[in-house]
Amino acid sequence: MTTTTQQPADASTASAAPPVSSPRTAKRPAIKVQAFLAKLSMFSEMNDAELDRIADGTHPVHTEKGEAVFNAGDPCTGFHVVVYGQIKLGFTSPQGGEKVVEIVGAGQSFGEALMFLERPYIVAAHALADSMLLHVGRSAVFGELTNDPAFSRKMLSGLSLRLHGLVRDVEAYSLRSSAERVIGYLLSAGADRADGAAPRQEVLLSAGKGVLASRLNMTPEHFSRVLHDLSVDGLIAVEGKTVRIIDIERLRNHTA
Amino acid sequence: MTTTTQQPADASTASAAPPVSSPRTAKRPAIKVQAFLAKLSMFSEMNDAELDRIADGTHPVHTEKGEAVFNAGDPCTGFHVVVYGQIKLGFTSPQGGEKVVEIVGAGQSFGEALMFLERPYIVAAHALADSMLLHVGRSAVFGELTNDPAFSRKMLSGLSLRLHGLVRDVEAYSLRSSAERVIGYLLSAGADRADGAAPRQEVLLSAGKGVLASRLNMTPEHFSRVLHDLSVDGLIAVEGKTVRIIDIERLRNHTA
DNA sequence: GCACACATTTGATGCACATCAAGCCGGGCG
DNA sequence: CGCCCGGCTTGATGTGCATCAAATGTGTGC
Repeated sequence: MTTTTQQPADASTASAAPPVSSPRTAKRPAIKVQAFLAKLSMFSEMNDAELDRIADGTHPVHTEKGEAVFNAGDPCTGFHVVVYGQIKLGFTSPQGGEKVVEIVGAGQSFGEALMFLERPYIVAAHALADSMLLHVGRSAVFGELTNDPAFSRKMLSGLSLRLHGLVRDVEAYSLRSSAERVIGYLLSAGADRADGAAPRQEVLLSAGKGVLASRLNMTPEHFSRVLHDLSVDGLIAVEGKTVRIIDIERLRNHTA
Repeated sequence: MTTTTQQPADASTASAAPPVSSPRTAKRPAIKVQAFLAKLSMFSEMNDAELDRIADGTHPVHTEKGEAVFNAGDPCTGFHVVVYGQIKLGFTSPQGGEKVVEIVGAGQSFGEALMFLERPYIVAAHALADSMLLHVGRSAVFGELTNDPAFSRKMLSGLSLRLHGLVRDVEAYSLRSSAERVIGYLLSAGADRADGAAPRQEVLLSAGKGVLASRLNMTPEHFSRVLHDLSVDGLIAVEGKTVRIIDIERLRNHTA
């Protein structure tokens, strides 16, 4: 979650919200789009006229589980925001390997950097669940940038946050062991929604273990073994997709 | 070079230019600063008044070889531009290991993202050679951002470019072998200054081999061995800090 | 409720790269 | 000129993690 724009409070609860009903299919329910966009921190300071113009530059994209939103090499004409569902961004090596760079959930966005660079995508985006996205066209964004410094600032913050997250990832890949990466993920996923003081004891894995393993730069097999080892040591307990953190203190200090 | 703002034509020639003479030390030679900034793509479209305001927000920083510009945890009050010299950005793990994230040369800048986030640094910056930097204060930048959309655009491009470079790094670390990373570095370093059609045959290593090795996520020993193996295969010839590329075609197709 | 496909686990083995430990080599300085 | 010191190389050995292979769960559609 570190590398993607943080989501507004209500969209953050889960990775997937049920599809909103589309009452009259003939015309896109414009109000809904503006309302959704307004909740994103990126657009949160916009007035109605601005939001209308941005909304005009969007179009909805539905993607079923397993389908691609775009592939590496495709031209980039804007960026995407996840309305509901879950998207994975990843590379595919010619030799068949895959590396998941980021997992993007509801309320988060991706593809801004390529939009600014006006270059084709270097990663592919695939839906991990049936998803709905909003595609925000480049020209709409550029139009608002020229006359809304606050929006520019938000975009700069968003990109900076992502850069920061990626640098942290590089650090983790470079000088942390795989077990440490797993622990880091569990702790940050648990701390995610720290309303209260203490981080949560129960962590729901945000995606399939294979996908998470790739995100953490390891094989599914190894990921499974690490989880097993941590269980044996009494630090966590794994029950399907939920991990109960038993001894958070020892988990933090764990090295090996 | 992929992850840092590209430099203007004349500053790009080498990583280190001889120090400019400072004729009257009493007052900073203001003209020089504006002239230097104007050559950076980031500020290239600014008018004189803007450049003056930015220049007012800068102060020079001299750092001798081996010294730190800042350390992880230090507060970030702006970003840095390299006037001459060479800076390495890197993590230090508590266990003593180091990972170089980026090597920054003359005309390049670093630290913008942290400036926007108003967070302390997560990497340290050390001089690889006696260097002079300009520190550009946050408030000067923010001031211009509010009334210069073109500048905002430049900043967004710069950050996007760096993000793009980091993503490419992550790809390389994740699904390329160390030999492939070395080859990639040699090719891109050789292609750097592709005035003519063909990339250069002679590559001057931009830093000590130990530093490069860390940048490429490997040990100096292993880096040395990879270079040796490529030499034995007749793909390159290593002479001190210069590498002659003998068979660029085979180098490109090399796998193992 | 069964069956099939797919995700996850478990085990055996292999390899890429790190680590440890000497040698080597150039170059700055007394 | 020779000494020493830091950067680089070379060799021997170790290990974290991948790979390959198979068994076991788990969910989903019929």
